[in-house]
Amino acid sequence: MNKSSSKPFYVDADRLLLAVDCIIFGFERDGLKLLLFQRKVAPFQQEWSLIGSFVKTQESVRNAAKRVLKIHTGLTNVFMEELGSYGSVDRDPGDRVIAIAHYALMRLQEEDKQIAAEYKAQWFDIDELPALILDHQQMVEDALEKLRRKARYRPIGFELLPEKFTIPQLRVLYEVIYQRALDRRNFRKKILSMNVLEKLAEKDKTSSRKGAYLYRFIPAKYQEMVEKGVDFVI
Amino acid sequence: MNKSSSKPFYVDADRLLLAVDCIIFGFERDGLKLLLFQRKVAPFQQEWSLIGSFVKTQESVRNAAKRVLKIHTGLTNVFMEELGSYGSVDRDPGDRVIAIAHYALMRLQEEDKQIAAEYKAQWFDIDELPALILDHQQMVEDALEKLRRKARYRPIGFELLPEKFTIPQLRVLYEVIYQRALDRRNFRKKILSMNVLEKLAEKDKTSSRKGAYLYRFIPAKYQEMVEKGVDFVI
DNA sequence: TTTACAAGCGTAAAAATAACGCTTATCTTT
DNA sequence: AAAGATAAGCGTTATTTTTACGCTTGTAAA
Repeated sequence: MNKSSSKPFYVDADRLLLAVDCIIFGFERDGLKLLLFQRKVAPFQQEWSLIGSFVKTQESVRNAAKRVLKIHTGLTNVFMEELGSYGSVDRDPGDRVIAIAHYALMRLQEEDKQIAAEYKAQWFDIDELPALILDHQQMVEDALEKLRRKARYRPIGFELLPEKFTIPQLRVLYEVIYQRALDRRNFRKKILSMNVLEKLAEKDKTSSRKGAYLYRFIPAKYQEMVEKGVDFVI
Repeated sequence: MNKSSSKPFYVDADRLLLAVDCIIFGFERDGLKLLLFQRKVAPFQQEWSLIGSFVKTQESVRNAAKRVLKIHTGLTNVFMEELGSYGSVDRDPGDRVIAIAHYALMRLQEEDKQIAAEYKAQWFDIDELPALILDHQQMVEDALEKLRRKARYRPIGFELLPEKFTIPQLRVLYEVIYQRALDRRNFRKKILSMNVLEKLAEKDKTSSRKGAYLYRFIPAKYQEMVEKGVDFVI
């Protein structure tokens, strides 16, 4: 297919470069991480950067973001959402490029760290990021703010847990996102009062001698929460 | 300047059409309105549509949205915020076009209705919209949801009031946004407890015989609210 | 003068949040 | 085998916030 359109409409409009950039957050017990890459192309070759790609004529913006994520992490079923556009004229000295930033959330496991290494990528602690190219630092700040805000009215954090999880695990997750301690007992009460969790018979003993009961989300209730936007201020 | 870039980077990337579309909400005592236009160009000529424009190489995305707003309403100082991108491949049969939707909020006055008429535009009651082209209906729904959600943690509604306003006016505004009645007395209590309002000596008597005191936002406090994201659930 | 009505003021009940003590299960140490 | 340590789990109470709603006030119209 031709690079310039063969269709008869809109012939006078400018054609621009459109990119997607991904802010990939990783969740670990000791805090939030961010996946950064050493840029392969000029300008700013070798510098730390978010990962991105140009959007192709024959793919949707969302699919472009998914493609980027898959290519650079191997993952496909990750929570990802649009953050917004970064569209100032001079944001990229290489050319006029409009970026549509997306942020993704994943649970970090050992395997992911290996994958990262293969791609010259590295997980950084969220408070210890290196200098980033272009407006990527701004994107990260915006994504963090959006993530925290979103966590208050969407059960967003749940995306980061395995199918079976304990209440303390869920709490730690919110502590990491909100960056503050939550009362163990009040958290339990609040979350249970929502009636979205199903208690299982098994216990997880990896983090305490006593062991904590495993739970699972009740899909219907969980879906309800997503749609109605339950208040998750904890 | 050349339409295709003269810069040496990113030469292999596709160049796309990028548009901004504006969802323009108008606030009136009896409800929210939406400004719609009869499209001037093919395809879908003469059909009802949001207003938009292609983004030019030499303008930022945000400025493109501002330009659209100014050209079609004459207004410049209007609250406007990005809603998100609409980037599926086949959303516009005219060509591959990615749209970045923006929503704007304005207080509706008589003069605005006249302006609208000049541009073959029309204010519609939000519950009585005509069929819209492309994915514009979806954009409107998304914008409404975002507006309502946003109103809960940002003093967004304040953008819609004149400098001096009464508490009942502010309440009606939130009633219109939330689409439900708010208790007169509780609203007053809550809003006053936030300490963002300065009571003036004057009264506004246009909507009651007794008259309601006029208030003004205390700029510093207001700014604080915007930044900290005060909870505005009423 | 009376009436009508939105504005404004206050109180009390109910619900949600926050603070925190105590018990339990199980592993580790003595 | 007993004691100690620790995270999990259960419960109580105080505080704050939200909700419901009665009553008074000022002013124009009847």
